[in-house]
Amino acid sequence: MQMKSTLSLEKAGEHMRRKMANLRDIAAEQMRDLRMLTRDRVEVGAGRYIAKEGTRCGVVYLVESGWVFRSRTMSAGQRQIINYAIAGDLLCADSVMFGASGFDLIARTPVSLFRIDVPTHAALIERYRGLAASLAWTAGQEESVLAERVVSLGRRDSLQKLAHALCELSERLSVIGKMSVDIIEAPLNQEDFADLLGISVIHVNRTFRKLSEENIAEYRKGRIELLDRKRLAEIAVFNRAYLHFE
Amino acid sequence: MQMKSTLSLEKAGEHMRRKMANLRDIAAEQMRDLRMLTRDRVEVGAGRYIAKEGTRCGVVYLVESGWVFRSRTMSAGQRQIINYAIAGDLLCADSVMFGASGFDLIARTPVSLFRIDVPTHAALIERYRGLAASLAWTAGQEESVLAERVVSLGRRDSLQKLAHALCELSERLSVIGKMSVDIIEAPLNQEDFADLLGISVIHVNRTFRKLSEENIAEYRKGRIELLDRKRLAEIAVFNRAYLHFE
DNA sequence: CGAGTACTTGAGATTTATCAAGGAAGGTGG
DNA sequence: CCACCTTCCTTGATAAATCTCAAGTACTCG
Repeated sequence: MQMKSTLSLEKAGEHMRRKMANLRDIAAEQMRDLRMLTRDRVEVGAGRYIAKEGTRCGVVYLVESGWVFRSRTMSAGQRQIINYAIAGDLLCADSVMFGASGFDLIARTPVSLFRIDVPTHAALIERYRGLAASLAWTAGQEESVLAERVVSLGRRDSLQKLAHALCELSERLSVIGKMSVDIIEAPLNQEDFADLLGISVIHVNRTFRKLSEENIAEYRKGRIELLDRKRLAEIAVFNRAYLHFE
Repeated sequence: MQMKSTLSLEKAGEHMRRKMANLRDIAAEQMRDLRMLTRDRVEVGAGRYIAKEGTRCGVVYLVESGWVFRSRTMSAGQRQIINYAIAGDLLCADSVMFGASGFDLIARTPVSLFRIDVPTHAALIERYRGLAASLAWTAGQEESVLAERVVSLGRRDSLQKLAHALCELSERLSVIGKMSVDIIEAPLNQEDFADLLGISVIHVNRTFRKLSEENIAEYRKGRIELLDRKRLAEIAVFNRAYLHFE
């Protein structure tokens, strides 16, 4: 690996660690493991698959930059986005345990990844405790995020769903220093929001309009301005605890 | 602990291991850790809270018998069931990582639990690798189940949702030997199904009627007879891979 | 027998989806 | 620089799914 890559790995690792505030004690170990096991950097073009549903995977990636969707496409063609990954997130964290991915991983933008060659689970626990801890943290946090997503999809109406998603985006981008004041810069078009929230594109549009009519948030081509975060959080009944940041 | 408890722990541990087929190599270690760390057995009455949203928890439970719901109750009173736990499932597996539970854990029936005093994460990895592996497996599997739940809630209609839930119930009960041929015996009334599927009670009722009109499944007070599993699985487009059994 | 719980059914309201069409923005080749 | 194309956003009208309200029924338990 060249210098430039190494520096970027440090940065991605830093993003990762900033989320995992409650793992501070093994941060150094974690970083050492990352350096040890990171083989190469992978660039993936926008729209390309990183993993396909049902495919064996057996590798973990650390996102350096770009956006990745984990999604399922139904036989009738509808898509459900399960989660999105951004800088500092791990992909396929569960492949250590299960080998195969149950869902598609698709690059939404050009993506830069560090490939981490994870050894067997036993070796991982024995020799790479820092990474083992990160993987466990990631699995736990992702589970928590998905639980909140289940609540959203099951029991919030479209306005609350959208408001909640915007609050979450804002928090997750903040942690990696990608939140310019009150502007969410995300490569999500309205169709992406539809597939994340489990509603139709047209309804996403109308819901955004509702937010904009009330001067709460404004959608402009993958750039969302939050005009009134307080009301947004009220609508969503947002409680950031489930993200387990800090 | 008395003999009776010990025997029951063996049985619960066996249920647990049967799910984790891909962890066979550390099964013995896992069982030893369980015996080591299991302090006492806790009985919880139907309807009682095992953990409350936002409460510190810091303890893991292994379910010996009974049904537990992980759920969230919204300010307007609606409830969303995120997942259910049955014999052999671990509760609060993520509390090792995060300490606090983000959701309510409520006993749906009288429940018998083994309390497992989990040491710090570091000690866990160092000295109790079997349990560490189980916890990692559980976190990963739960994540996978929740991802599938997100898909259901987001992109399946009520008939598909119900069919999918019935297929999942059948699989999960089978693994712990609780599936009499084609009869799902579960303490779920129609309101529970509503809160699991994110729809209204009345609509659950109508959806069950639809299944019954077509001789696919029959609901009778917490006892569901599967008359045509093939068609049920077709409706749900069910693929058991996400459960990661065997 | 009465009370409570859960299930069932109908009717009308609401939310959300679908269909159809038009408009803005950005890129490309001429 | 313009004409054209594509992608995405926007809007209206209508349809479908689902919810809510209201009421009635079955069953269980004391």
